[in-house]
Amino acid sequence: MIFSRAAEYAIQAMLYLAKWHETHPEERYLQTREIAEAQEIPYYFLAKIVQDLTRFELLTSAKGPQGGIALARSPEEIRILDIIAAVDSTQYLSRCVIGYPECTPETPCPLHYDWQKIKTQIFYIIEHVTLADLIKDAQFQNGRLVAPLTFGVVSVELGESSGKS
Amino acid sequence: MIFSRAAEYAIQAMLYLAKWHETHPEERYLQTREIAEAQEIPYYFLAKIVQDLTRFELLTSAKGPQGGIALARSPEEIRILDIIAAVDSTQYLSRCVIGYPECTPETPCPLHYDWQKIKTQIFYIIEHVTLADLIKDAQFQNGRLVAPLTFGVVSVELGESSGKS
DNA sequence: ACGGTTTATGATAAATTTGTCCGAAAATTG
DNA sequence: CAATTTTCGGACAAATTTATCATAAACCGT
Repeated sequence: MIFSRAAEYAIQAMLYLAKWHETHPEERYLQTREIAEAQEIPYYFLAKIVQDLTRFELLTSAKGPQGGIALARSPEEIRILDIIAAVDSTQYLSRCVIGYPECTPETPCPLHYDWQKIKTQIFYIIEHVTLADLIKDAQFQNGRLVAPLTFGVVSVELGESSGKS
Repeated sequence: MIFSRAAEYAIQAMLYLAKWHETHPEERYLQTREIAEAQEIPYYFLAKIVQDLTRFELLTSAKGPQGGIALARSPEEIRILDIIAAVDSTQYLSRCVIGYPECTPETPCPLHYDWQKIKTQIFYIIEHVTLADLIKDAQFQNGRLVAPLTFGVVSVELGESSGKS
């Protein structure tokens, strides 16, 4: 919707890695291939993306047997924005929503104010939400992380208990 | 940031046309070339986009001298969503923000709830805001529509009066 | 040292989006 | 009817994004 495929895959992989790290504290490296297969991401493409993430020092990598990739910092210290910045240009985040080249507070496009509220919230999220926030209470399901049905609304609609007491 | 170039150009052109229509009620058609030049949109590209818009009956067109394009409905009846739907696929509007194929209320991705608020607002805007809303009080400046500095915050910062009483 | 494993890199290909061109069709004017 | 003007349609080209591959480099266990 808003991020590039590459950024989506990057976030997916980082999430996977963070959660795996939490449940396997003894093992250092996870292999790119495993992440790609678990989340059905094209392996070669993900391998490229992983290189970017390593260059930006969000991941560390080790070649050879027992090698692979691992988070370079703790999940609390990795924000969505960090991941996007490593993979996308991020210029598009400040781009005018209808593409006016001179859309500024002094000469705002007709949608400027309406959109600014949305933009502010997007920025808030990508700047504040960390991997730690996202993996908290989430669980693997078919190789992907699924958030808990926190608000109960859905379970009521489904007529089922969420199983999380 | 979120729309394709084509969608951005489409909105720009529709805005231009709506405002022009308001100030030149006597003239029926405006030429694609004029819009393209005024807003510095690649003409041939805009011409293609205009074709889509006419196919979706947002525009009517007439060939030959004194021909051109015109809004097919009144600006009150044309929403942002209508324009986007004519040129983009709009599937991306419902796409999971991190690209999970099965991101539903039952199996939400970790960002699902945070993002849902944003999505709701985006939908609200594109479904409710019409061309009439956008051209209201906006004025042409260098061929593009500029919104009034409604809230005064900016003019205070600039140390100038907005000139709008 | 060697063979197998895994990431790193650069080249390339496919797909999509963006942008351009040209000839036709249709309408207006004279 | 002829000339001009404009949209229409298909084809094409360029740029970007997405995806794949082959080979090199690093590492490990034996």
